[in-house]
Amino acid sequence: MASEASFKSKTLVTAKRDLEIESIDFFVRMMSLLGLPRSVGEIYGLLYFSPEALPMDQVAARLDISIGSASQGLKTLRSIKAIRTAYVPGDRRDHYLAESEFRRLFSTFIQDEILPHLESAKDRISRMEKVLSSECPEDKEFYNIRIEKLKRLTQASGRLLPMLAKLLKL
Amino acid sequence: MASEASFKSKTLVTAKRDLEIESIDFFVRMMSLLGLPRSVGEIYGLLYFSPEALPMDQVAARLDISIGSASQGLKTLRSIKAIRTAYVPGDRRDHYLAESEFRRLFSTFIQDEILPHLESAKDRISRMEKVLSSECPEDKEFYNIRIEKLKRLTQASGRLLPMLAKLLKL
DNA sequence: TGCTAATTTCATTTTTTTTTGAAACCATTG
DNA sequence: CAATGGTTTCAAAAAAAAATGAAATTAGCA
Repeated sequence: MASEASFKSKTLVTAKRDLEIESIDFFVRMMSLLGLPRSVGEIYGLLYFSPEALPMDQVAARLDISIGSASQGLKTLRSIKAIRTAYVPGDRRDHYLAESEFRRLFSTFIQDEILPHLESAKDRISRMEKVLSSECPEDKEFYNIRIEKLKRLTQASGRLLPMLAKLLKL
Repeated sequence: MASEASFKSKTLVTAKRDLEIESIDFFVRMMSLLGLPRSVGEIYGLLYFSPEALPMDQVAARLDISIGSASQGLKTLRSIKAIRTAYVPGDRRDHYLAESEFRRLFSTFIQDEILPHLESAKDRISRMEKVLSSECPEDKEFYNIRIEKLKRLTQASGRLLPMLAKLLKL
């Protein structure tokens, strides 16, 4: 009886571990697509397939990373709203849960990482136009066309991306 | 007269240089958003605002980077169809022009960098489902929901991204 | 075919990014 | 309010990514 029970729980544990590993793998890749470091993907992957909220030290222990990394990574994930804290009675530690609706995650990413760049792009383009009109160099036509294209691109993205962000948030 | 002419050409040259620098700056940021190295952005930025096609050695010289970097960077840009070669009579060297329709560039990027990941994601999800059904662990409901969400995400992206890619190509 | 300019490749170096771990900092609790 | 457990910070170490430059390769020309 005892041996059968322990055998059962063994396979159960390894099954959970397998899912965890696939999940970590999955999100490490996905996050690195967004330019986020490996450890951030690992943490999110672990939390994503964890039925219970986990405290920082457990995250570090299970992933075998330093508490410094864990702290940094959780901070990053918090900042993009990819995780949230859950209150656990009788425990001082903060516990973390993955925010499973990561369409929102993309939305936050667009807002925080892409849109600011777009703004500075617009500034740069006006500087270009100023240089072009004041200095009036040869090949003006060529430069004009190029600047126009840049303008159209940024304008189009400036309209499209916020829409996309809003859509993802719903 | 001579001094006036040289003064004129001086400002003309610096105006061009200013545009070039803004352009390089612009594309360095844009490319790094796509995870491409600085040198690749520099090269594209230079070519984008160059009325004439440039050979590799000029690219390297103007940007003050090694010919190794230039070669690598041009290779990358060629592979994502961001530049093309132009034949220049009486010159052995390959000359490069920026492909100014970079909506296409994004399209190529989606096809080459994002979609392959999506494929492997689908494989990973079927592995997860297999583990879950065969091992039948506790918290099955929780895991099921998570896997479903992953599935929906990849399916949605799998439909959306190719459409987007097609749209950008037009 | 041999010569040379142009280009690619790749081992090494440099730079940048990420991780670590220990010290500083907080916040709870006895 | 001291002690302790939890968390953050940050200088230093490690790892990863990118750039260099010289040797190898390729391709055009005489």
